[in-house]
Amino acid sequence: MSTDHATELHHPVRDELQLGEVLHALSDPVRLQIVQVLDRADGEVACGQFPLPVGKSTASHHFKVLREAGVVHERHEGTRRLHALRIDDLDARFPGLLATVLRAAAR
Amino acid sequence: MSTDHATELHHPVRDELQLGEVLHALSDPVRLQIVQVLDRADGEVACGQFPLPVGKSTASHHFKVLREAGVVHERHEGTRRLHALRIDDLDARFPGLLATVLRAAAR
DNA sequence: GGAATAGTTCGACGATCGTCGAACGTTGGG
DNA sequence: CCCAACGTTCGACGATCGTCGAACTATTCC
Repeated sequence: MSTDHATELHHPVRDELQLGEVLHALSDPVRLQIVQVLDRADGEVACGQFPLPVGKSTASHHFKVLREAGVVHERHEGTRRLHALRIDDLDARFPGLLATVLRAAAR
Repeated sequence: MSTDHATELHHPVRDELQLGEVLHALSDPVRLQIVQVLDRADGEVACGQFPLPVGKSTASHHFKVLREAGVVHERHEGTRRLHALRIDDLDARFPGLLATVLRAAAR
């Protein structure tokens, strides 16, 4: 059986996205790294897929920050949590912001 | 008499600018407000010119953060400190970043 | 020289942050 | 049913943050 658990995690809706929160979420090196991987993956990635330099509890914390800032969407699938960038919503609120940051981070 | 005091304050050079520091500097509402005023002013503005919701010591602190992140340039003129956005340097390191953030903040 | 102007520096404070490890769910497979 | 896999939650910790007021510095003007 599989119920939809995606709505159980509070994701802010598009209009609630705050620039300050997004910038703060992106200002941490670990979280920026996560966002970069997510961008390259161009799809959904599980937490374990990331070669992060921190323990799992810390990683879990960072994913929560990204989710609550509205940067990523999180979905439950079995024991894994799949994450994806909310590019559409971010681009609607802050056009070009994520792309610009990713390009800046890539160099 | 007037010596050049501009070099006494440590401004990071263009190549030293760190994306994380810049994003963190811009993630604070007061600092974002300063940057917005600076952008609209299109030139140099003294600290006192800003209608900030904080005391002068706090304002001084925020200007320091912006300066050390490389977002603004500070220059001494008499008793005043004149500030200006380092758009050229920022655009060289992180093309379009400041403009995108400012456009996002404007809405 | 003295007063006024414009900011900085210096603790201090409570709040938030990033990190960890241990314990706790939850799901899927033998 | 039990165990392994995958993450979350829960303190706890030291570090950083944003804020303030008081004292200080530097410059200008009378």
